[in-house]
Amino acid sequence: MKANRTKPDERNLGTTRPSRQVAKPTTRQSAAPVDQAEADAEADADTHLDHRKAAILNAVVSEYIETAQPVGSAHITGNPGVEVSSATVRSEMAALERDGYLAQPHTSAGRIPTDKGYRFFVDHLGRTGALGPHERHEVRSFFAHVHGEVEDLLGRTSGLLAGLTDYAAVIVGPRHESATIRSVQLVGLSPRLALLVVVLSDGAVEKRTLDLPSDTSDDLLADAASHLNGNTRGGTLANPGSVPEIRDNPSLDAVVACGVDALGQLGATGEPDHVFVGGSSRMASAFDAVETVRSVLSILEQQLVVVELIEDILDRGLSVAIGAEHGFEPLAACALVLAPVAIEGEVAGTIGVVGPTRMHYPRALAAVELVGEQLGEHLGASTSTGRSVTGRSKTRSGAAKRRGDVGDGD
Amino acid sequence: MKANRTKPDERNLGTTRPSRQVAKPTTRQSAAPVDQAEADAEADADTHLDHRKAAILNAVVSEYIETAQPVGSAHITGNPGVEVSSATVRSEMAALERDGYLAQPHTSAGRIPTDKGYRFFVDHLGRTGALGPHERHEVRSFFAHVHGEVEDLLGRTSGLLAGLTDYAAVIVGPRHESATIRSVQLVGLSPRLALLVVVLSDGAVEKRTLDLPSDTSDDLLADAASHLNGNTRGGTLANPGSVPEIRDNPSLDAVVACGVDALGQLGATGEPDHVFVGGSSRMASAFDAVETVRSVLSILEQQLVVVELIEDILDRGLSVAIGAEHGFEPLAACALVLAPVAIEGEVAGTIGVVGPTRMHYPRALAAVELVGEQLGEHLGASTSTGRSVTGRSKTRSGAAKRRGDVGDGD
DNA sequence: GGTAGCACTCGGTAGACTCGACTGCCAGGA
DNA sequence: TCCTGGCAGTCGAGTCTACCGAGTGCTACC
Repeated sequence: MKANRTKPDERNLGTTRPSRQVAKPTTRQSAAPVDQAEADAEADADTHLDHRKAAILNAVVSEYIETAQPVGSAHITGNPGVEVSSATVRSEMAALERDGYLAQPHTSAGRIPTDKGYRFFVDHLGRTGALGPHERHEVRSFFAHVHGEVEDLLGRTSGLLAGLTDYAAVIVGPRHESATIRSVQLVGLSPRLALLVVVLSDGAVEKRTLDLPSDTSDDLLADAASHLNGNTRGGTLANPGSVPEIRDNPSLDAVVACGVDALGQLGATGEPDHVFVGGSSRMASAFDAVETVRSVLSILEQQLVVVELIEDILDRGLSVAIGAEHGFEPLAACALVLAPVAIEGEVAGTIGVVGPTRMHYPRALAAVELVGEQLGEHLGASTSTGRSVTGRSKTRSGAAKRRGDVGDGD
Repeated sequence: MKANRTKPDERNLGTTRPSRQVAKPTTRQSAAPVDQAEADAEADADTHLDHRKAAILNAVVSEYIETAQPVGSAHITGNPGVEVSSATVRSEMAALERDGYLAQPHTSAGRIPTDKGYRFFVDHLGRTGALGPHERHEVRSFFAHVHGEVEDLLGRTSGLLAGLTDYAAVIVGPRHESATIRSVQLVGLSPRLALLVVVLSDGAVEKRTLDLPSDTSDDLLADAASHLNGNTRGGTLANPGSVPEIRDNPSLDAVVACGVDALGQLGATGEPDHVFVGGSSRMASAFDAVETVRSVLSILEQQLVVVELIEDILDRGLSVAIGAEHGFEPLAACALVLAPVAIEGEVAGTIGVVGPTRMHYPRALAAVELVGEQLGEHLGASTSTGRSVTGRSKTRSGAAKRRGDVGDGD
C-alpha cells in the first residue's frame, strides 16, 4: 500500500510533450474530450483516456482548482460522466495516479492533479462559460472608455487582466525590428553633448546621448541630422543603411559618425521594447508558502527573464505552460497562459497571466483571449489609418509611471 | 495590572510632531542623545528622556530590530548605559510604556517599540557603523562600472539599494517642470496621423500622437514643426509661450494648432517622470501576515500613490516616516527612509526604501544616503558639461523594461 | 533609589487522544 | 466482466491537558 503510492516529491512533473500538445498559439485546444485521431501510436496511450477517466480527471482538477484541497473519491461521484460509486472512482483514480495524472499528498488523503493532469485538463477543455456577461461587459467598457498614450493603456490593461483573473498579468510589446526609421534628429544639450532622437515607423521613439568629440554648434548638429536623415530613412535600427562620409567637412563627418555609431548601438540592444507586469501583488494570495511568493515575485521583477521565458514558450508553440513544462525551475510552481495580441492580423505582442499551476484555466484562458483580442482591436482602431502603429505613446512618463494595476475596474 | 498595560491596538501611533523632528531632509538627525536646548516647554517632556531611559529604549529597539521578538528586561541589562538590574529596567520600561514609547503584546511578554519609540530611536541615532567597508565598496564599484542610459541606471540602482537594505527601494525622478523646450518635431506616421516629439533641456523626450484634421504632407508637417520650434524654444512644457497664428495658410495653421494643443496636454499631465521600484519581492519576507504583504505590494504597484506619498512626506520636512506618521493607512505597517538625490547641488529626485516599521534604520539611513549621494555624483559626472541633464536615456525601452531589480549585486 | 525575591501571567510546546476523511482491497451481485 | 458495498487501515487535523519558561509587577530590604 505504502510502496504503491506516489509521494508528492515523486510526482510526475513535466514529462509531457509540450511541442505537440497545442498546435498553434492561436487555437487554444481541441474541444473534443478525446482526440481519436491521435491514437495512431502506442506512445499516445498516455494522452488517451477513456471517457470515464477523463471525466474523473476533469472533476478532480475542477474541484481542486476551486478548493485547493485534495479531492476524495466521494466528492466527485455524481459529477457528469461519473455516475458510479466512490469505490469505482477510487480504482479509476488509482489508475490515473499510476499514469501520472494525479498524485496523493499522503496515503489517507484525496488526489491532487499533477502538471500532466492539468495539461490534459487544459487540452480537453470545453468552452465552459468562463467569463460572466458582466465581466465581458467590463472589458468592453474598459476599452470603450480608455484613452491616452499606448504605454499608459498597456499598463492599465495589465491591471484589468490581473483584476479579471486575480493573477499577475504580463504584456510584452513587440521588438521593433521591422520598424523603419522615419526621422533622425540631433538636439544639442550642451556644447559637447547631444541627444540622438529616432522616430520609428511604428511610432516608437528611441533616444541616446552622444558624447561629441569637440564643441559643436546647433547648425552643425542640424546639418549632421539632415545628412543622417537622408541616408537612413527607411532603414531599420538594426540595419540603418550606409551613410557616406562627407569628405569636405571633417568636423561634420565626425558628428555624423558619432550618430551612426549611436544608431548602431540602439539597434544592437536587441532588448524587447515594453513589458508591463500588473497585479503581481496577487501572487501573495496564490501561494501559501511565503518563500514561494518571494521567489516568484523576484522573478517577475526581472522582466528580462520573464520576456525570455515567454518567448521560449511561444517558440515551442505553446499557449499554456504548466509547471515544469516551461523548464524554468524558479517558476515550477507557476503556470503561464499566453495569447498573442494581433493588430490587423499582425502579431504585435503577447499578453498573458502568471499564476499557480492550480490556476483557474478556463477563466484565465477566456480572459487572456478576450483582453488580447480587444487590446488588438483597440490599438488597431486608434491607429486605423492602415499603418501598423504600435507605439502611440507619451515617451517617458507613460512608460515609467503607473506600471502596476491602477484599480481593477476602470 | 491588566488595566494598566497598553494593548497593541491601543498603542500610541503617530502622535509625534513630525514637522519638527527632522528639520531638513538633508540632515538626518541630531547626533546628541538628548537635545537639551529643546527642553523649553513641558510639551517636550515626551521627547526628552533621561540617559538611562534613552539607553534602555535604544537597546529595546535595537534588539527588536534584530530579533523581531519582544524584548524582556533581562535581555538588555548590561548594554551600554544600562548597568542596572533587570528589576530596575523593568520599572523604567513600565515608565516608557506609560509614555508611549513601548508596548506589550501581552502581559507576560517583553516590550515592543511603538512608532514613537522608533521615532526617538531614529532621531537620537548615533553614527553607528551601519554599512561595512565591503558594502561601501560594493556601492562605489557599482557606480564605477555601471553604464548605459539613465532609466537603465536608475532601475539597476533601485536594485542595488534593495539588495543593500533588503527592503524595497524607490527612486523618483524629478518632474521636468523647469526644463525648457529645446526642440519640437513633427513626424508623419500616416496621412492623418503624426507624432509630436519634444526634447527638453534636461534630455527628456516627450511624445504625443496627433490626429490631424486633414491629410497632411511631410513638407507641411516640417513647416509646422519649424514654426512651433521657433516660437516655443526656451519655454517650458507647462508654459510653452504663445504661438502666433499664420493667417495666410489655414491648413498649416490647423496643424500648428494641433501641435500647440498637444504641447499643452503634455504639460498638463503634471505627472512625475520616472519611478522605479526595485526589490519589492523583499517585502514578502518583511511581514509575517500574507495579507499585509499583499496589500503593501499592491500599494507599491500604484506608483502614482507612492510618489504622492513620498512628496507629501518630503513636504513635511521628514526624511524618515514611521508607521502612521505618514498618515497613509495602507502603509501603516511600513516605514519609509528617504534622501534627496542632488546633482551638482540641485535636487534632482528622491531615493528611498520602504520596509516594515521594524526596519534596520541605521543601515537603511546609511545605505540610502550613500547610494543617493553616489547616484547624484554619477549623474553629475556623466553629464559634466555643466548643464543639469537628468534624462540621458534610451527613451522607451529603458523606461519600460527592467523595472525591477536586475540582480542584487552589480 | 536600586536590588533581590516572589507570586503570577500567559504564550508556546509536547503528548495523548479523538475524529473524520480518505484509501485499498475483497467478496458478492448484475 | 464490471460494478458495488463493506471493511480495515492510515494519517492529518483538531482538541485537551500539562508543563515549561520567559517575563512581568510588586514589595521588602539594603
